[in-house]
Amino acid sequence: MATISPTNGATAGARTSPPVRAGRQPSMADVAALAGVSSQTVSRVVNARSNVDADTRDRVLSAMDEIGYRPNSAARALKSGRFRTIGVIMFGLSSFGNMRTLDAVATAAAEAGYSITLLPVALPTQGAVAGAVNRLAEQAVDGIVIIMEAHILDRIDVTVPTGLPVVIVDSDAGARYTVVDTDQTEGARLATQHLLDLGHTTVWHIAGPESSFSAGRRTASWRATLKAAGAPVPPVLEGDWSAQSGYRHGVTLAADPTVTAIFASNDQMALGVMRAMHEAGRSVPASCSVVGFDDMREADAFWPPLTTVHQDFGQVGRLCIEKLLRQIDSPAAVGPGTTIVPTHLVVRASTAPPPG
Amino acid sequence: MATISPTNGATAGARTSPPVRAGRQPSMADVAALAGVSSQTVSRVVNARSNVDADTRDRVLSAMDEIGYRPNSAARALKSGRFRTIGVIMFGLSSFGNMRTLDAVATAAAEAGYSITLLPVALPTQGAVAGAVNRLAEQAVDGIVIIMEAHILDRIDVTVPTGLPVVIVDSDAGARYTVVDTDQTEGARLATQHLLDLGHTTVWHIAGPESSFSAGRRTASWRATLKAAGAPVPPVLEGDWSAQSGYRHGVTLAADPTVTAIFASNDQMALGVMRAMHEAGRSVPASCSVVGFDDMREADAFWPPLTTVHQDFGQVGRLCIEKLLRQIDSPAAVGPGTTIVPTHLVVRASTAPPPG
DNA sequence: GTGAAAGCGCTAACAT
DNA sequence: ATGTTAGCGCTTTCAC
Repeated sequence: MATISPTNGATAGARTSPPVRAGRQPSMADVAALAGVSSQTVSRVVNARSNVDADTRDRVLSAMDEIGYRPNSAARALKSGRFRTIGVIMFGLSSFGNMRTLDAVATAAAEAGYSITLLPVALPTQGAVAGAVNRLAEQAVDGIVIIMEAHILDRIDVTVPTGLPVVIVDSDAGARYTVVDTDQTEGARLATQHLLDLGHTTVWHIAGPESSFSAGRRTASWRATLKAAGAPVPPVLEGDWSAQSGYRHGVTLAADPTVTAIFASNDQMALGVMRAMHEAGRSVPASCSVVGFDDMREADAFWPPLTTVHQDFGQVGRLCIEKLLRQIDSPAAVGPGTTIVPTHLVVRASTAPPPG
Repeated sequence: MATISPTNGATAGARTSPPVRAGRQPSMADVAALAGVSSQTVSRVVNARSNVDADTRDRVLSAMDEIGYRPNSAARALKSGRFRTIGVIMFGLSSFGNMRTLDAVATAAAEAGYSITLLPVALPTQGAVAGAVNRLAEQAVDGIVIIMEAHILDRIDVTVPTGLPVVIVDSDAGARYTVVDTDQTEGARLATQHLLDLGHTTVWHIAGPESSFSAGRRTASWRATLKAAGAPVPPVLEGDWSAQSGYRHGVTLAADPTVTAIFASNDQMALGVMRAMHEAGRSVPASCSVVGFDDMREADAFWPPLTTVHQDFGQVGRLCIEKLLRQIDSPAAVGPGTTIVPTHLVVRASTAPPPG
């Protein structure tokens, strides 16, 4: 709460002529000199230690105020070996789920007094991740969160420096790392079963990209649910998460009147499917039901409002930080393992019994 | 691979031994000892100085490799006074435009060899921003980007420490700071004029929150465009950027058959308006035209595909870093001022001439 | 081409 | 309650 008085640099320089050299941030030594104490005493004041005389503290505080002193975190980090910073490596910054997760991670970190160093990687390749991890290892971080749904992460063990705590979101590396993931399997099962329960003979599926671990699990669960119900399993249509890819597959599906139920692996692709249905003159849900995955904020404003699987990205982000801080505080006490965040189905207006 | 002895809890707890930090990162001194050189020579190798014997360099390099040496950025920063890090303060992490801007900022920074320290603030209040700036100003960053569309930023001058370069996105503080902004005025004019040109007698407007600087400019430009055309100016309907708020106003507007053209201040609110129109049985665009703002990725998959104003968030982010790095490199040479990134109208299927 | 010394700003440990 | 000393890991300066 350092309210800065309207002293600009020039004025301050004129008032305290001797010790303050221009162009350098004032150090503890400067404060100490001005207050007539040792820099150790300044350190005690800054760190709110109790053993400082009230009178002395006031003198130090006003000296700090006068020359605009701010602690140097680099020096502090050098001394303590702690940076109070967490590195986040992520691919696909602008995907809905990732940004919600990042938001929660950053907020939870801030609450714990940590900063976030963000390192987006352009491609989810082994090399890109390795480079990012290396950069972070040189950078001042106490731990790393990796948000990148890709099989690649099975092998990042070769790149993570010894002793640097890591938490991974959305991966199957739980055998070696601390992993936080949402319950993709249950979510996809709920979506598929919901459509079967409505009376559809089968459910078509627009999957995410093959490289995505989440997408793979949703697809596997969709297939297993159909099989368990004795329903035929249509061929998988692979999209790339974009509404455009959903639209392209939707055009094909809309032309087939036997298609009455579609489960898209995210909300954007579901949106694209619905657009294709509208254009083909097929009503959703009267002629064809559609279910998405994610429950993005706009999903209930789609036309029709989208039935979808809700993911609690906020909880995922919070858990990441919680697990990571635990590792940072006691590196030996925490083993690898996967934490699953539940999903649930949100039924809106895009699903109904099949026509006829 | 690093020289970590298998410390169990009990051994580590024994307090006779000095505080040996297991997992300590190897230092230059370690590398130097192993390679049989001085740490200064290691420093030269790390910094790729020319005056090192090829033979010596190889020995040092393999020693670095063997013990997994990584430079300590805190020490380097302490010595150099540079952090190669840029702080980003933002409110509304999960809004579409902010996220895209952040993505571009982070990518551009990474390309320039800078890291991003992200500080989301929960509320766009003066106090929150001041706290964030103060945290960043503890010399952990070389410059700050503030992404926060709010009038608050008119007054942040009291909180930014002298000499720390700052670039602000989306603000009217251009008189005192370096500001990068999109051409809100032109965008809103294009949207409004497009509807007038189609033959609508007037255009209704769903504005963003009053606190938003961008929203204010879009509203002002909408009003000015109507007045310039001699069209009546309907009352402003204020939303909060969410699709839900757009929907609520949409319900009201849909009930009024004289409403034939609506300009929403972002795409989400436009989506909500269209949902309300659909529910009321009014066709978009046959019965009522809708225009948005932002051109979010999904806009062309809305039903109907949304006519909207495209903002180049990527360019905004890139410019932020460019301007900031210039300030960092030569603090005195750069004055305040605003850089405007053009917007343009993307005409899709949600606009048409008025009915009848 | 290489090394020794000093010091960046801070704090833990030990004086006083 | 306050001061002194030493050193975190690195780089700059100056010796050799």
